[in-house]
Amino acid sequence: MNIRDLRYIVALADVGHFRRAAERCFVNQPTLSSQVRKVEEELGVVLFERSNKWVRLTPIGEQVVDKAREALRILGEIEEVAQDSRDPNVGSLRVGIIPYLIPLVIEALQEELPQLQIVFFEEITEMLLQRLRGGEIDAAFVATASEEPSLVELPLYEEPFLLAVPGTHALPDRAVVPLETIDTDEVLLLTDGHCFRDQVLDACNASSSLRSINMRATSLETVLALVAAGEGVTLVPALAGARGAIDERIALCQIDSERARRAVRLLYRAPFPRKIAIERLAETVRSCMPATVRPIG
Amino acid sequence: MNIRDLRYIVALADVGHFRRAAERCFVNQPTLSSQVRKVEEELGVVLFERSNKWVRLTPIGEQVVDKAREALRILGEIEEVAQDSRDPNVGSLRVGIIPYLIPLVIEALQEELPQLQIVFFEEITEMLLQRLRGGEIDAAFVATASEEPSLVELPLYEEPFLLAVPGTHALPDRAVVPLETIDTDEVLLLTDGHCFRDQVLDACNASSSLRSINMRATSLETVLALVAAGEGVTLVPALAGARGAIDERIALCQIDSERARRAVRLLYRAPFPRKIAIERLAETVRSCMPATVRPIG
DNA sequence: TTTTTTTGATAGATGTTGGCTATTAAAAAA
DNA sequence: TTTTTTAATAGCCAACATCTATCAAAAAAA
Repeated sequence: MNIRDLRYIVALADVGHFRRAAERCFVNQPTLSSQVRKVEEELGVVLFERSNKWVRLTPIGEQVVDKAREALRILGEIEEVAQDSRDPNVGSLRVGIIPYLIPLVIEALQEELPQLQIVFFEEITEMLLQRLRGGEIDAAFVATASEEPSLVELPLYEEPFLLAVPGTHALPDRAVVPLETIDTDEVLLLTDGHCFRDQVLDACNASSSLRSINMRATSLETVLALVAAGEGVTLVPALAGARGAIDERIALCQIDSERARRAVRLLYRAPFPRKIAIERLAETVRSCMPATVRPIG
Repeated sequence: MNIRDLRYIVALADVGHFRRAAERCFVNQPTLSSQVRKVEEELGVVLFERSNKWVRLTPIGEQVVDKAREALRILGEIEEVAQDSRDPNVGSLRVGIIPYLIPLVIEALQEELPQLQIVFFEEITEMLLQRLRGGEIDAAFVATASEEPSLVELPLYEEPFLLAVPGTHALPDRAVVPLETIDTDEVLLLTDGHCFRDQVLDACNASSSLRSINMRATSLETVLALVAAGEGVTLVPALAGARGAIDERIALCQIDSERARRAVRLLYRAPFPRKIAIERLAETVRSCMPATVRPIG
């Protein structure tokens, strides 16, 4: 049986007339005739009572045609689902994101792609990659290179690090300091697992910080509170620091080094079908970045 | 799109493997590959993420496959409907029947064709024919010739008429009387429309009965009550009279005439598909007739 | 590394089938 | 009677589904 055949028997049931039913299906009468007969043979059941005067459904034919209608309705829904998803701007996307990126990104996306339903999953890079591989999310904003050939990487922007020091510190706000002046023993860090920790260590050319050994700060806010309290210094991503949400007792200094920055990218599985939607996502994020960061790609 | 294609994408979604999905569908891998691709092209949507390692549904693919499963379930139901109806003994049949036939017929049918659900419509012949033509019923037991070429007639049996007279009457029970001894003015009849009225008049060679002019008896029971009360005589079909349900004050006489009988038939529309079921119905009725009637056909 | 295995995609041949036109058969209408 | 209207049938052809054989890529094994 064929879906076309379902349409034939439904049309014939509707109009009760072979020639007219054939017209409605855009075929000619012998085609509809033979196909209806074929369906009846396949099912081993006579669906229609035929006479020169009229064509009428048999009791069984009525049941069959009812079911056929139902099936056609569902098949129509398949078309709809496809139709909807053909425009990449509409539909939903499950997107992973590392901490401290959401507020900035979320605004721009809601403005630029209001039709795209984005469900965010905020987690550390390791977890995001795992979910991405496992198909739990469709894309992920991260600040590390993917390393995996199965994941495609769309570069977004380069974000400098700022040095956060207590107001009591010798350095004034907005000062530009060379990287070397930072005392690595003074630097407070996040716990293991956070990519930002590794990036800071990398920028400072240090393998660990004495000050963070006995500390389990899992959020940047906690670290900054410690800085404000004069417990040490730290680095913050420019976009996290530039938002005026930083304690007034903290001075933010620019760091005069090409190494003190990180590249943020959007990752997705290479075979993921909605590349256009992902690309649009990336473009939107790139275009909304403030002057403090360098858009790339 | 084809129903086969629905099976393909469901199988592929199930096993996540082209070759194994193809095996499950009894085709080879390239066939399934190309057909799945064709479906994707038709819908304008990528349903599966492919890699050498795995095949996985896309979010849209998941929706589409869910719908496909639903559609296949309904199509399976079509098969079931057909399967059920292929055996003519099972299923349901809408059968019209003139009054005073049901009790006799119903018993035999329930015994012989227990799987056949028969819905009876008891009405006068005129109404039955109308419903039969209109497709409201599938067959009808009547006691008149069909006259219409579009209706097929299966002869069942010939049923003699008995003369019902009051016990006070000169004739003893079971007597055999010649037709001519019946005083047509004494005969009580049913109202117009009942075929039995016409048959009695026909048997008596009379165009009407004086006694029934001012009477509106719509049931044989009423007429027999009048007979028992000594108001007149009447004829009853043998099968209605032979059932011991007749008032004790009434004597039933046999009539010595070939004309005092009626032929009962089963009618159905010529193009009606379930001829076998109808034929079986007729055969069952014929075989259960008592010796008082002559089976024919 | 190289080789083997496993995966899905592609190419080309072939058989099936769905579609067409032309015609037939039957019945109803003129 | 002839004409019209209906569905069924026959025969041809194009489109399509399927097959085998092979390729290309990547993972696994040697």
